[in-house]
Amino acid sequence: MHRYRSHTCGDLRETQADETIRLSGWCHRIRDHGGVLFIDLRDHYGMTQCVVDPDSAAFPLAEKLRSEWVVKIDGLVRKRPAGTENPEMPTGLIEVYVTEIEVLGPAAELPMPVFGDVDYPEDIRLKYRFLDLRREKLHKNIMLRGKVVDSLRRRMKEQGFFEFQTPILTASSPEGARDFLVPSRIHPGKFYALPQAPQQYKQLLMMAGFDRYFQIAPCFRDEDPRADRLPGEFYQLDIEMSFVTQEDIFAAMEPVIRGAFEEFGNGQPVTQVFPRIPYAEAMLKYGSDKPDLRNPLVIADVTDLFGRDDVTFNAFKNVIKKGGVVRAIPATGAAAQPRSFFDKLNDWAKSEGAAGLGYVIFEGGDNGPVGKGPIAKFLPADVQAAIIARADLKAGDAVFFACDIEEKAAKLAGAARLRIGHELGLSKTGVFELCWIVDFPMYEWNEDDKKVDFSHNPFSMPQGGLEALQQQDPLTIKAFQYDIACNGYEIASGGIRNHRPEAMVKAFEIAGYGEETVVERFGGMYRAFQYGAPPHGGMAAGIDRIIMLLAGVQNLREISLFPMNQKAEDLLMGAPSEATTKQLRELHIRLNLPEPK
RNA sequence: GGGGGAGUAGCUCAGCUGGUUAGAGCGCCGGCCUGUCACGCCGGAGGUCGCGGGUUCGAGCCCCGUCUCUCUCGCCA
Repeated sequence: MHRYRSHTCGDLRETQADETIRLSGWCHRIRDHGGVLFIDLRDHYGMTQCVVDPDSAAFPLAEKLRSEWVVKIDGLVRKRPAGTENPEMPTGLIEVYVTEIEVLGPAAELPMPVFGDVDYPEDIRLKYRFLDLRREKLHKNIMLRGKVVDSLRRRMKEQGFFEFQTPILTASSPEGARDFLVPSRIHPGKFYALPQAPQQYKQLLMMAGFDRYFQIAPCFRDEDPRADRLPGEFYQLDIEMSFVTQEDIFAAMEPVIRGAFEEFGNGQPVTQVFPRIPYAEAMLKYGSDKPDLRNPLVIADVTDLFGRDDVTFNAFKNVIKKGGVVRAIPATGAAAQPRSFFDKLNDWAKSEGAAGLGYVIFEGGDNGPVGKGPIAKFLPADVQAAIIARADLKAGDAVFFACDIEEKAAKLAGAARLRIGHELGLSKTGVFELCWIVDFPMYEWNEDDKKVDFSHNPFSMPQGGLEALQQQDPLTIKAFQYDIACNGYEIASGGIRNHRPEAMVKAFEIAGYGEETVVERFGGMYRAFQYGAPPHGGMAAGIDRIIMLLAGVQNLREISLFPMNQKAEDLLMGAPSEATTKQLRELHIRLNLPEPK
């Protein structure tokens, strides 16, 4: 007999009845009836009911066991007495009559239970992550994560991609998020940075002729966390390919992403052909570059209607005169909603920093729908008809208006669209709606610094190449730059890279960086571009977010083994922690701490 | 860094208009219980009502300050 177990806690069935066996595991739940005592013994593989009664030599010890003690039990498998079978459990037809118990690892009183599904505060869950991970839900999510990663690897390898490891200690890169820095002992005053992504390395691999790269790559960014953004580190399925156009990347990636969703989505429908939505269209129709297509509402532009001379709604007109726009968000069936529905949305808009959300309710009239509500009287019948046509409305619907400068109006309309869809229960559930967002702008205007900035990725190839950079208004140049969105989350992002040094220099020049900056900051890559660079491109998919969607949870901490909390602290390991004086001295670092408050 | 919400037993929460000794469920400890699987029954321990100040005859409750947690915006090429 093996020292610890002959079977796992998920193994035993009726066929093993009358066998003498040995199990080891955790005491999940103990039910002591005085004369007979049940222990649900749990391990990674399952749970088995063990029974002890006073006839057993193990009885005195069994009475002392508590939740989560780790024990080894010897016993006899037997069919459960008729009527006591538990069809909910895979092992529910049998039980183990215990003859001997050995305590392998007693447990102190638990700060949080493993049994049951009781919500516990996240700081306790993180501090005792090992207990939380024993729980069925988290345990299952982590196993799902492993399976998804396996599947992604297999799908990439099947397409001829090869997995590479790139350095973790690298150089700080300008642009992008804040870097995590690692001080150099050997080079006083110098620092390594943890990679925000293996972006330059994967491009260098293409210059090195490897043709098809992928990696399950850890990425490090020192930015403030969100529910859909882990603090500190996260993983990407990172890929890069040589001699490809955007179409080749789509053809390579779409089946991988779709396949993973189909394989692990519990049969939920998955978009078969990802629609391609230009960035500008997404911002207009959905007010977002990561639209949730489960929501059927489509935003429409009605600026020209509110700008007409016979429309006298000055609150909007004044904004339009200053270059603002008006976006109409349909609210299907909302005419039946109480007044509070409209007031609440308006209050919400104000809390978001907007002036408010105008609205019109359309009720059935003799000659078609008739507008009601505070601003309806400013809108002549033919304008109302035009709004109805443009926002796809009918009697019984309502429409909200967001009016501001284009960027803000689009954002507010997008948020309102989600809120209205949610409140009215219009969105589909139980589906994965995926799409490509394409034609991202190469640059955007930075109002704070009054300059042109890269809007997405400085390494992207502008559509039109060097010529476009030389001749076009930078703010009208589109890039070969694309995302994949799923149910309102950005789950992947990529681009065709700018592999011509002269175009790269020009691209950076437009954003205000001279050639010397390019040489200094991207020296390795810039050098590589001089010596035969193949056209190449790729993308990176957020593995954590994909698994979050597949697991059906709202928070990345539910699918990560040892996540940090919202303040980027690891409560289990106690990171970050102070360094010793000796460590600091070796690193040539003197602390300059903020005044304690 | 800005905004919203919340801090009462180990956990989840109740606590009325400011009024006697601050409660419940779960968990924990003890007792009883031979077929449970959220076992049941009886009993017990466990509280600086986040902290500091104020108003009041009297504060868990009202006011001011502060700390912590949480969501959100900024940020995220």
